[in-house]
Amino acid sequence: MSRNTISTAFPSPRHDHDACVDAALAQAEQVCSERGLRLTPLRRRVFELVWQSHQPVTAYALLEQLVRDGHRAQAPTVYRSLEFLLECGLVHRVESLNAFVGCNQPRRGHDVGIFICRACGDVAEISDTAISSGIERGAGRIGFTVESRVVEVSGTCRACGEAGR
Amino acid sequence: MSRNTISTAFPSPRHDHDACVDAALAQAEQVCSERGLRLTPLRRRVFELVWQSHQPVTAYALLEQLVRDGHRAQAPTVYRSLEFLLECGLVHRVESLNAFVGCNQPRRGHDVGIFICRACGDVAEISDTAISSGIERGAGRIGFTVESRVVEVSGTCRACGEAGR
DNA sequence: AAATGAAATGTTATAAACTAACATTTTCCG
DNA sequence: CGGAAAATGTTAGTTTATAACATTTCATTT
Repeated sequence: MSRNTISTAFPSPRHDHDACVDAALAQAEQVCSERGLRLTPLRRRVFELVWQSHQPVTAYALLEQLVRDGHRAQAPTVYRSLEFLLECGLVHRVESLNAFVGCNQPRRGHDVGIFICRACGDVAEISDTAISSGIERGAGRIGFTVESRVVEVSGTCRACGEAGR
Repeated sequence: MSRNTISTAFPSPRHDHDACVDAALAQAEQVCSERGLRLTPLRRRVFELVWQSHQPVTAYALLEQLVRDGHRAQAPTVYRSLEFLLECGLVHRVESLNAFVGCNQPRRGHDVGIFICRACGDVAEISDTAISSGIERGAGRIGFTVESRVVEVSGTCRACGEAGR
């Protein structure tokens, strides 16, 4: 039931990011309550921190921020929250960066592609049937059963491309 | 100029792996000599070790093997050889495993997908226009210029699927 | 063959990313 | 309330990767 979607792809630097975060939080609350999962204050805070930008953040950067908050956290604290958020589909792990980024469509299947701009560091998340069907086709050719996919594309976003010239 | 190719996808456990390695080495020699690059004994040895199976190997596993060889290597030695081999396109880095696997089509562009069997650990490398064109299409929708792609698919290979039932 | 400069490798040390294991606290529910 | 389960705290460790500098090897010119 996947459709092609673009979610908050490379938003302008002037977009209202607070609203962006609020929307994400509201979604997270709802996803969790629908599924009977607990978005505890810690998890909620980690989620907020992940959402502080549209760029992937490392676990240790999150940890630093928690500590700056006054929270005496250690690595496992962060990793556990991230694990929870990953399971809920509220964040993605960016394998090629060892970092994490907020997910803007936690309701859909996670057959997404992540586009990473090398210039500004922002990422866009795209669900495109052409990508998933391409993967399925490739899998079909070798009798492979797909369970999960990592699609991460690096390059230049439109704004940075235009700025570059 | 990419075509759809399957290279040594999930070879039978009975395939002649020595011949497999020999072929890879011959290719490597040729790729390097064509480009005036030096496949030194160390690099050659690392390449061989990567090719000891069709499964991704970690840098530290390679290091251990070098040490077992009697070579008194340290981590940077391995990482430098891997870096060279990656640049030549002779190996791939598997981001989702922090590991490395031999590439069987070093001549083609590296728009490949890596299929990883969770059951046996083997990987297949596939070049499929449907995947790359899907990515290009997604990129086009947001004005993104693609420079490199990571496509890694986890699941079950044919043999393991059949064995499973 | 020696001189030289670049490339490759050796070596030491450290950074960054992640997890296991057990203790404590909080929350849920009967 | 009391007990079990879930979440978080805490300590200590492993795995993965790189920075920085020393030494060696190699290719070329002389």
